Amino acid sequence: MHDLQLFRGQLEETATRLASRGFRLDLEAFRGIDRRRRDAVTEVEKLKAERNERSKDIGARKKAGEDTAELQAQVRGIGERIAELESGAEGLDREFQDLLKGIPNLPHESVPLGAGAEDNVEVRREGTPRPMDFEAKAHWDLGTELGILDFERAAKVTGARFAVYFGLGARLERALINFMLDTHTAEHGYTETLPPFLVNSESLFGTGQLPKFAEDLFKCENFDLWLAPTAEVPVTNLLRDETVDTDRLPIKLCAYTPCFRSEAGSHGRDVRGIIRQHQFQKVELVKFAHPEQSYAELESLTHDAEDILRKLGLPFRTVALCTGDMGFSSAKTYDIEVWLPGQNSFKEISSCSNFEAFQARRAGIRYRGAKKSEYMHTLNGSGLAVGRTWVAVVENYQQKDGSVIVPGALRPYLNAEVITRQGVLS
RNA sequence: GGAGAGGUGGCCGAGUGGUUUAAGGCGCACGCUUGGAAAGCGUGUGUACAGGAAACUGUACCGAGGGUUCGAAUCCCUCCUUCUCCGCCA
Repeated sequence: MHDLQLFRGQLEETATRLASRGFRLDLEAFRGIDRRRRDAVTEVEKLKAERNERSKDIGARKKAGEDTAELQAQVRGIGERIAELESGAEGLDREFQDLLKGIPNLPHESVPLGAGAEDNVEVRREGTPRPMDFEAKAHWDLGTELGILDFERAAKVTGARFAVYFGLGARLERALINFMLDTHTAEHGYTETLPPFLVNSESLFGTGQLPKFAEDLFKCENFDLWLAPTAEVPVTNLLRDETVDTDRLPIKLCAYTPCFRSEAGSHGRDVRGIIRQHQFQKVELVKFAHPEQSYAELESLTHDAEDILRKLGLPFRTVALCTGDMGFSSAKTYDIEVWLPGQNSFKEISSCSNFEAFQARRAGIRYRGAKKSEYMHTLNGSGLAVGRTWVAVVENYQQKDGSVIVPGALRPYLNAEVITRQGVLS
């Protein structure tokens, strides 16, 4: 959410910057409703001031033993007038707030201009794909043939876009989680956090998923609880409505959680394999930073996420998302894309964003500034999406016979050097 | 699930219908005092919105939402949450 004063003060410039990310702000409508709302509020407040004053007078007169029946009747009339006007004022205010809540964040000046993914800018590329003297298979074939991955039984138990892992397949997922958490805590200075996997509406509003993107989420019936679509939601909201001393910044947390997404609107995309599932595992990096430091923190956070791929020997590239391709709440985003030989392309495996004060303002996350408390900046990034890392390991380290070499960094966790056919249920 | 007790500013804590403009304390900031510091003394110390060039003023906020009243931190209702005991449970 935006700072109303700032927003109003630089309306034209703001509209231009929003247009660069494809959002059209209707200036006429904005000014109109803002004006009407302020007029209505002013009128109601005037009446309330009068009522307060006269009520106080009644109190004083009663104490002096006077008869105040007539005065009370007059003030009751004011009260009725207030009730009439107030509902109108509240309606206008709600309308205005809804308009404001629906406006995406402003892109940082360093974000490349563009309309869609084709305008994103590659900022670096590391690692080279392992040479293969055979045709690379996709993970869905490798996984099912190895007996470590099963889509049909998952569909029976739950439905489409779910998977079951067996044996070393399941263990590989767990190994990756532990490897990522160990690396981020021991080497990158993050504090391990295990948050709830269900979150309430207020938390989802704080990080920006609600009210606009409810259809992307799973909701519990009869409860104000939703399955978290990313650990960003529970972890960022840990500091909701709190004010933190400046010298404690930056606060760096990492968390493993399952993530649940309805994937409404992505029918037909990534239908095969585990690239796009309703449930996936993720290790998330979250930072709370001083506004002056947040862009340096974004660079290091992105580097921390890339580090997992470096250690696993997986080729990747990092792209700066253009204005038209960024998420609703983000001011700047880097996507990290890993090389997948089975698809012969790079695939997003992490998205690292600086939200500046956009989430902090919605969630009331502050630090104690020089004079008064100010909104801090929040950042987060996947470090990494575990399911997609699983895919990357399996596809990049596959051998001609269909087995998978375990990268050195994972061997202590997996207790195996190569994944061969398990054949437990198939 | 049952019974009981709570939720008040950055923190502690008073406050059961009307100068509460939320007492008092701690903390913090500034000033006085001091060779310097501490102590002491004094002043100030929330958020949001509205009005105003500004100083400043108004409105709302005492867990949340409704209600009663001329007037609600205070009375009533619903919900959330914390603690204690009991029951159930991994």
